[in-house]
Amino acid sequence: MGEIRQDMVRNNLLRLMSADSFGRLRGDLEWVELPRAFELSRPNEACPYAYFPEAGIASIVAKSPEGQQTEIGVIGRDGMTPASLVLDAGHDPYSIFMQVQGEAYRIPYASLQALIHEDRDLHGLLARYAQALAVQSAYTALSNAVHHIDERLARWILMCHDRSDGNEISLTHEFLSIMLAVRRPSVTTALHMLEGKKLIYSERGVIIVRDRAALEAFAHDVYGECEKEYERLIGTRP
Amino acid sequence: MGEIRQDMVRNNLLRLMSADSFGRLRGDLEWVELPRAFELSRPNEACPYAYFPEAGIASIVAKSPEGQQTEIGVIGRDGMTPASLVLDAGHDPYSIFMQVQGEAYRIPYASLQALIHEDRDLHGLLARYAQALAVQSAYTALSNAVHHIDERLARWILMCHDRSDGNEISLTHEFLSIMLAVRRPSVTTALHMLEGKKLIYSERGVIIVRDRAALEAFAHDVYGECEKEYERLIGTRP
DNA sequence: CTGTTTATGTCTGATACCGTACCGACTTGT
DNA sequence: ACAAGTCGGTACGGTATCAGACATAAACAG
Repeated sequence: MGEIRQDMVRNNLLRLMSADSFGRLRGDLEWVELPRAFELSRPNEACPYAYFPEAGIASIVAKSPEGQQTEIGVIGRDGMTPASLVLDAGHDPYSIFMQVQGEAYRIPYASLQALIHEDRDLHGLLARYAQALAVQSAYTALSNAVHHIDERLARWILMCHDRSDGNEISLTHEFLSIMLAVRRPSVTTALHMLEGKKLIYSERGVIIVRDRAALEAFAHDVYGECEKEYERLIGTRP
Repeated sequence: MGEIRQDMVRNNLLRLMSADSFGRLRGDLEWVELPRAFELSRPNEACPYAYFPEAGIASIVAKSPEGQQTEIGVIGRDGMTPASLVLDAGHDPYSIFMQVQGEAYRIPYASLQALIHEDRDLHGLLARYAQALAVQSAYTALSNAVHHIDERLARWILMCHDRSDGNEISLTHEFLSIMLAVRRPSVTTALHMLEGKKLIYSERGVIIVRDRAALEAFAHDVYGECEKEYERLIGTRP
């Protein structure tokens, strides 16, 4: 098997780290498929691997004691999981799982931990990513507090679109309703609203982005801040 | 002027760091008063000092382009500001300001930054605090999405109570309504509801915690998770 | 083709919360 | 003591969203 070439990977963090850093990681990286619902990390448990997604979308979900839950972050090939690795936390209270199937390079948790202790640049990059993710969850909090369902839905579609290859996003209303912590029929009506404005097209199990620019305009108050912050901290994606 | 003694400080992070770490910080620490509304950090600007509050409560607030805002984190003597310092972020998009006046030790941003680069233990402690704060904002997002105003208010009072000395918290309904991103009259009615259950007592400009245990019981689904996580990551407060 | 599952669309009534306005009560300054 | 400002209580109509149930429709499995 040939060695993994840095200029062939699609994960943004793997691309942006120095060639030296990548060189040290390379030997421990392993390619894996990530089917839908695959768990990348379980709440309050040490997780054996860190993942650098190459394709697909993962959700970070927080849960209350009574079982209410909502998504607080989205990870695609812009990031890695679990971000708490760089924060010395051991584990975190979230559930992280695949929402749109994909693939990733993974590396044993302890290996990556050891590497970042000796590589200040790499540590810095992942720390800045952790900050970008924290900002994402902060703006999710804001959005949950003040915005309407259709705007939050638009934000969510845009965030997934950013992390997808084409314009199609495969998932059900049921699933979306859990992510946004709203009723399933509310998702249906909100999608109809966006469809009525010709921003998206929606079929059984699929949402298709039809007019990205207009979608951004519609969501201008709810989408964009944390994306700007990501660019400042990490740099533009390919 | 005598040197600051570590066993006399009240800030939890300053107390919990090693004597060596504290020794290196000590020379740069400076005591300051923090009046209400004092800005500890401004959005998207480098901030000159890091603060370790000894008393009082600061809020981290995120704002949307149209000016909608909500609190995404609370900092008292359990923490420091800005937490993004340890994440190499330079600055962050939030506004951080005093909500209940107090005091703090402050240290030039660059000094602390330099110190944590050479002190792995100190870096680890502050990184874990950054994680604790991120968890706080994640649970705020959850709470904003699924809980009712009276529960969110109860959570908020508990979080402030944790960071206060007595049972009194001084602030106006107006202010609270901004923190929770609700109407001011909604705060009034929610407070009446908690008062009716004998959990608190409320006067012009003051909220008094009357029955902490019952308040926790009332807020059981909304308060507690991130507090547990703080204890795991940082350790019990004095 | 048929029955079963899964996903979506729709309805009805309830309710939590909003926007706005207004008024009284307390606080402060002169 | 009086005016001016601040803060809190209340009311009214409007609406976004909920809770739950039910009906269709597409996909799937035999």
